[in-house]
Amino acid sequence: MIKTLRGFRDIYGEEWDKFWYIVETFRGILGRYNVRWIDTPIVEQAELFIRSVGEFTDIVQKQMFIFKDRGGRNVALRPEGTAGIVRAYIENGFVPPVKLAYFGPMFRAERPQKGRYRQFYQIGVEFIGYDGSHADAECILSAYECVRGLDVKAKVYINTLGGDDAKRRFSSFLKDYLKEMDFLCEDCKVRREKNPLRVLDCKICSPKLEVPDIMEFVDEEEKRDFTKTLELLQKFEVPIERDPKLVRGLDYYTGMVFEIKSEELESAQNTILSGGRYDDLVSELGGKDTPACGWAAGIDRISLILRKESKKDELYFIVRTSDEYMDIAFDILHKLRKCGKTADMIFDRGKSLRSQMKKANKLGAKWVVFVGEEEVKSGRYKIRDMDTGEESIFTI
RNA sequence: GCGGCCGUAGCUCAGGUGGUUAGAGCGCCAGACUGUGGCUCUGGAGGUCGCGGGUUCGAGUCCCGUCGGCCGCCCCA
Repeated sequence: MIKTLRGFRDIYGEEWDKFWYIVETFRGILGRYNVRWIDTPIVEQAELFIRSVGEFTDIVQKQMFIFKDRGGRNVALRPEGTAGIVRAYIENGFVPPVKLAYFGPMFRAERPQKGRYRQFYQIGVEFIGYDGSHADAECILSAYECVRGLDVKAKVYINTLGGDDAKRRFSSFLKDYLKEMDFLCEDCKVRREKNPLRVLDCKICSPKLEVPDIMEFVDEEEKRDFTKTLELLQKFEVPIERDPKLVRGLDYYTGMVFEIKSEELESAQNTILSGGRYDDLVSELGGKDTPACGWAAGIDRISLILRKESKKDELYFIVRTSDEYMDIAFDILHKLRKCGKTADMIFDRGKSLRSQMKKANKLGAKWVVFVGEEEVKSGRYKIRDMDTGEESIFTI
């Protein structure tokens, strides 16, 4: 038998309902932020992700699905959404400021685990051409409101990498500082050279280090902006906590970075949404120098913590006592739908009334409409309430 | 990439120390009930025992490999 590939899965039933409930909820809330929706390709030139996410990140080094297409070009399945959106922003000549929202599957070849699949779904927004503390606050506020819209208890963890200069200064400081440390794990020895900031969120090495707060490297103006952002969020009652060691795994972040963690999910998979500012990315990808920030939420992971409940419309199920009334039953079926009702029936020949009733019951039908000799002769149809068993007559 | 547990019917799982035609519950189909679901009873369909080797007279059971699943680590949404 042919099965799905490792880490890939089919989504159906309640899982599918929850998925779309999440998407619809986000769509409603983001609509109030005046976002524009955009869909970009799942496959892009590999170079796009290498340049934006960062050559020496784990994502590019060991998680990206990368291969040659028939023309021998290096292409990749998108491991995240921002790169493609920024590419589209530049390529289509969007005029800043613009808020671009997206939803779709992302791909990373990690070891599958609960709430982590090789094809997973993200929904996110990019605020391109937006600068300053109010933009940062709007970005985080929109993310938090979306999560709250699902009635999920969550908390925002926030940090700043400072501007470009501060990030560089802090990085080179760390590089020197870490040179002495020979107890670092193998991964961190590489990070020390390629991306020293990443050492800070290594669970093994970080606790052993006493590193100065990045705030000491941030200039006064940036410090004021960050403080202002925090104030704005507090004003709008967003639960926030500063995490000085939060640095994120994608290289393009520059200023504030944040994660939203669910309080209903323990352990490693509780980060359900994350984002930050990436002021250098647009120019890095060939556009004009443009400030920007954004976030993305993991649908699969949110689905994990969502209380399942889906209201369904009342189902009308049409049954016939004999196949000779099939056409009439079929007409009624479509009339009901025209009236806006959810209606169904089975079409197999030779099914007893009893087995049709069983089917109606199994599908959770609220109403069963009978089509039999009496009904056809009189034009008055019997309808049964499947909850109470009461039957009444109606004419069409 | 590393570690632990696990792959038997559509689903959840039984199948001491290897021994005839591989079982149960649920689900599915049909009937009991010739115009009525749920409850009950009766019958039926459905299995390459993940896959490939090996040991053996004989493997669902033992050994090796491989693929896949769950969980943790790393990392991340």
